[in-house]
Amino acid sequence: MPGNIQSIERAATILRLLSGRNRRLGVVDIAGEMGLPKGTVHGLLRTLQSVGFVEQDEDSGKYQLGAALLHMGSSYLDGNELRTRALNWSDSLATRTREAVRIGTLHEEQVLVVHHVFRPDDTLQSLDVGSLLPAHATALGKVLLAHHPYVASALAAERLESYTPATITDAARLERELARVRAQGWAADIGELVPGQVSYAAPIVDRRGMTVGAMGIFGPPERLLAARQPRPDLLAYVREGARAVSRELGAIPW
Amino acid sequence: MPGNIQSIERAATILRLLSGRNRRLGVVDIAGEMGLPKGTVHGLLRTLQSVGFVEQDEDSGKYQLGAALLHMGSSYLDGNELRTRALNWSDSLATRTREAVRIGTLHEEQVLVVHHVFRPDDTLQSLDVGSLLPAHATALGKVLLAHHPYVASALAAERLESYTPATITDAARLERELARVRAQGWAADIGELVPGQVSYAAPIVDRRGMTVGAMGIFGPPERLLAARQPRPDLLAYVREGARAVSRELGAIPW
DNA sequence: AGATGTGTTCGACAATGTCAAACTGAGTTG
DNA sequence: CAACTCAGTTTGACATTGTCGAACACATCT
Repeated sequence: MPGNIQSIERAATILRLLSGRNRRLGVVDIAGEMGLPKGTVHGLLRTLQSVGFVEQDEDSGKYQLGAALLHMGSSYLDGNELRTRALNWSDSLATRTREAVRIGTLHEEQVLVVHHVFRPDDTLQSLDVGSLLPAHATALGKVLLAHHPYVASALAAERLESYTPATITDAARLERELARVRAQGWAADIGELVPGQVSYAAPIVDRRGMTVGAMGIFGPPERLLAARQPRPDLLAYVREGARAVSRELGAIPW
Repeated sequence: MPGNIQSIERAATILRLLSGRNRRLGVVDIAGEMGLPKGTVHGLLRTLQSVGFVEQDEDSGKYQLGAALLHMGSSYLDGNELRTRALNWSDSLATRTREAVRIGTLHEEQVLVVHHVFRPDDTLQSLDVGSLLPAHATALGKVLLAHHPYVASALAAERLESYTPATITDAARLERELARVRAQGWAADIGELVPGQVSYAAPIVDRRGMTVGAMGIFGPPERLLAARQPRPDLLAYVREGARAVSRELGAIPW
């Protein structure tokens, strides 16, 4: 592809840096990270600030993400067909299973959470729409990887980070797991990302037959497991829900 | 300020267009709107697509916002000090009042919702974090405008849009209302944005004494009004909550 | 004071992105 | 079914545009 606009790519790199680990960075930090002169970085930041994508902390002079991004993120959600079509079904899944529901899609080899329904009780829960979860350590991610072999192999080529003793870190083992997911039509994660947290998920397919997302539930093993295995009743709810959303998206009604 | 980077400003304009009314636009739509040749717009879009800020619908060829923005929006929230410090207090305000709580800040003459706690019951509610509310027709907005006279006069110079018969559309009347808000330290909106919806709010002040946000509750008049006036008990909770957050932000503990 | 660390400004240079015109392909229309 | 229209896309010459590195201003340490 000939001719991508340099300054926009650089601006995007800056925003990505600012949305990473350290959300406050100075001009020199960014310049160092990108290998650019600080004058150049300053110009980019000044423009990003004038359009509201970046804000400068008055005390420290450091830069952080700006408020305009929040509104754009929520606008993205409004236009996202997957989420819009899934709204009703995810609510009903949460009600039926009495667990929290998440819908995710693949983004840069990770799972981007596009919808989250709280577990229907009064306990405090934090919303993780917009979060990026590791694909190889979540049920949502396994479902998505299973149907995106190219992404899966790209991910497996890197080091699979370990989060708990149960995390799959071996590429070959991941490949076998994904084959099983493909065959059975659902995935489970038993404490592979967070100890004492279990999740299941099933694929959401669009009108072209592409797996465009995954929907699933997560919660503690006491409620989600029976004899160390996923509970068939809950699993059925999850699979039915995902199938319903797929139908809504125009997939062949099967 | 000499030298803002043209292509970044243009890219931001495109994103703003895509986050507006029509979330799917074609190259010619955008080019027409911006008064640029379509080749130029195409180049900008191609770059925005390669960095994930924009996606292209395969069927229609039209462009829409991209998933990267969702993650950046949520990263913005994580780094937002106002929201972080307000988390606990907003929860407790929702519990005490048994109503939904919103925290907002001023963004481009509108109220950007940075936090939202659902009303503590099981009814379905939709999250409006990231939404932009009109400032002159909400309690949050009035509180913010009252302490940002420059923004208030800029807003009043335009036409104040009417949403219900109760919306304040007269600049002079808005100014009087804001003076009262300043004097009494809180604001109310009685069906001025949505018929049958009432909201109150109080200011959140930072360590420099600047009003950086507002926190308030909203709900139906049956619960929020007594004799057509804000209920003193609920109002006191709101004001105490906002004061607590202000203290948390380092405002002089008064 | 001096030294180092910020973020910021400046102006010359040429690399960079812009523009208009030409291209492609889908969908319509006579 | 060819001609037309409208979409998105590609192209290459041109000069506008953004880049760079050095100098600046202002802190905060030593």
